[in-house]
Amino acid sequence: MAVSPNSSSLELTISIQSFSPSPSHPLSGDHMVRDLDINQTPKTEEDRGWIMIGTTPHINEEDENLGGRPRKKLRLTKEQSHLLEESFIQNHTLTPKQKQELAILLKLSQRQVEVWFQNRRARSKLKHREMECEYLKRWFESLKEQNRRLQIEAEELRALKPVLASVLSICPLCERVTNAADND
DNA sequence: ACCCGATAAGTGGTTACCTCA
DNA sequence: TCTGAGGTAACCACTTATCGG
Repeated sequence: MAVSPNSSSLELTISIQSFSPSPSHPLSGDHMVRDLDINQTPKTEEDRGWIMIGTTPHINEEDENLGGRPRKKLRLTKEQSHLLEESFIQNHTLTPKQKQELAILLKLSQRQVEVWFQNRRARSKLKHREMECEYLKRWFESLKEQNRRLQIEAEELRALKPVLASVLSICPLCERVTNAADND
């Protein structure tokens, strides 16, 4: 992004990686065949791709909906993150087949791959908005500066008006310079 | 020990498609 | 054949919870 507030004309350029949904996005009308039970909960922690970090968490008796287990946070390995990132660069959304293949490749559940892509899309969108916000702020500042310069220029012209009027023959009605010969 | 940012995962709403009465 | 209801799957926005620095 580049802003040139000092020039008389605005020179603003912005280069943001566009966030465009895949053509296979369901909201774009191209629905895919749903032959996979994406939301099937893996039976074991290994199925879910969980990696326990730190000490074993204690079991909370109040945590009934997790079977008395506290929620565990998966930590993706560098390799997993790298591969997910690579595929995200190629496509911001996955077909069920791609999701399945990626899950197998990364030894994660399809749900986890899906969640990662959802969160990644959200992060991408947030970053995009932050850049847009920054761009608009800079634009606003450049417009303020341009406005300030134009006001100074107008002030100078106003100050010149009586001088010009004394030299030139100016029509008091339309404020146009008239030919002195016409007045005769 | 506490705080905070990053992020995995949960929740609820919306939309599109499919099936079936 | 058309149609409306119900179910399902996928998405997004927002939130919560966890973990590491």
